Amino acid sequence: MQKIITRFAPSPTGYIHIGNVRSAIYPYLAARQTNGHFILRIEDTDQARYVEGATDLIIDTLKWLGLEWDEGPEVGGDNAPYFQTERREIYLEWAKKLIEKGRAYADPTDSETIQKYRDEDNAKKVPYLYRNHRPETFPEWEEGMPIRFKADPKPREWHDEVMGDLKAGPEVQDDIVLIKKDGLPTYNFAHIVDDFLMHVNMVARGVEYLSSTPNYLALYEAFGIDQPLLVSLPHILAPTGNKKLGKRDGAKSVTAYREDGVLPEAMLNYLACLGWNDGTEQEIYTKEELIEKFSLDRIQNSGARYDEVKLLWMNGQWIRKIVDEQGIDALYPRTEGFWPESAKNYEDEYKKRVLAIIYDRLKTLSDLREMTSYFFEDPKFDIEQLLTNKFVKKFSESELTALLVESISKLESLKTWDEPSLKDALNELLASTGRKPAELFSLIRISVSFAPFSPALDLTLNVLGRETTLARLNKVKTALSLDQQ
RNA sequence: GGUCUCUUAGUAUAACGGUUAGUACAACGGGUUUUCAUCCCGUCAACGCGGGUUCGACUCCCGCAGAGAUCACCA
Repeated sequence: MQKIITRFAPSPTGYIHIGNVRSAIYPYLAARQTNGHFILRIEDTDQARYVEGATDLIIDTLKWLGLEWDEGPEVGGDNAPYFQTERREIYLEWAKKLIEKGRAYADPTDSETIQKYRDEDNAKKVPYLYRNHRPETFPEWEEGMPIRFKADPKPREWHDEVMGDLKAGPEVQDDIVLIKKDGLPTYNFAHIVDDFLMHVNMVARGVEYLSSTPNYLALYEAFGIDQPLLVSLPHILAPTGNKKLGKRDGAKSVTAYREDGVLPEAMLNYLACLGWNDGTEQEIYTKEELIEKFSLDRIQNSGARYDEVKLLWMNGQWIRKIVDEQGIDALYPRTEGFWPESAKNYEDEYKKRVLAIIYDRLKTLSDLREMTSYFFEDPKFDIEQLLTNKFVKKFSESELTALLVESISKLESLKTWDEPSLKDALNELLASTGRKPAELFSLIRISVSFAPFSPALDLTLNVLGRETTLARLNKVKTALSLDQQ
């Protein structure tokens, strides 16, 4: 298979969000699959939109997702530099080559005149094309003057790896600006030059570039260079409406999900499979499996709606997958920073025991904060919560007290405090009290946790320990006894 | 408006002329000694519309409709 040399070429205008990270993931997978090259190039030619620190955000996001690059910032490479502003001489040189060939020209027209052309055409209801207003003669280029391509409008056909065979007429091909007044290149020009010099043979980007493609084809032709494989990626749609997901829709940065306790494996899995599948019914893929099974021609050619619920489901799957395959010790280090404040003085071993009984109900790691607090601090004592429980409320307070007394006495008598003993003890209590599990267990469970839910009772009591369990049960018993007096 | 693209359940998708249109998330119901979750079982739910071609069309062709993209010295 041909080695894919491709790139992710973001503009440093802000964070990477769910809606635009696909154009990093799919090229990455294609490059890795073919033992090719994945390049990170920073397209910072728009000085007005440049955001300080955005490059670091981009780098951070790629690293978190595990999309390592072979060339680019931090790692360097044979085709450095990888910031376009550091390559401005190269673009100028290449633009001048086109001027020499008669395929580009320095344009002296000022912006007011250009606007006048546009207004006139709009008034006449004819499509505005700058080439219809192309100056008769061109001046020598000098600094501060834009350079425009001299279009060669004609019917063009090409193949897109996702969209299939496409064609466009001459009416969309124009004298596009190659070098701006500020001496920096436009995206339209810079990416052509860079991709060629960096030996890129596959270009993946959003579908919004589809209508510019004929102009790019004209540039490849003018330079006499081979066009790369073209890959148009449909948009990811916002949860509501039909617009592509963007920051205006509140699209969170990819790394914001890291703080929410989403695993990068789950994020990569979800995003890769949003608009792509391998034709089987597999849902959970490791990065390695994605690399192996990825194929451009199975990318969906319509937009896909972002569904955070499914992402969270997938994250839960991944949390369980890690524990099932590698054990709790593999998950535990990932939980740092997600525990309740009160857990900070507890030993790792204790927190691991908590994690081991709670992990299968986590959707995100940050659920730990809400779900485990009663393992680290006494829960807020709320007798009403106990008395209004749908099973507990069937009993009078004296009945409850009696049940608690019997339970406490049974648990106190245990020689060993471990899971099997607790399980036996609880079963014996069911038999001796004649109560249903729902009734007895709800009473004990709520008394020790005051939480809306908890793991199985024997597991919970085992981790809480004898002392804590009995203390909390006694506290409830006392409260109920006082009530009755 | 011109040009281009897209269209299977609420969502993501499978199907590459012949299936009771499959799967997953969500929703709803049930099961696994309480709860929440996991896991298991089940229910609901889709081929945008209209013409062709064909013995037969989600699949091929042509219209239409709807949606999206683009028409910058932004990328």
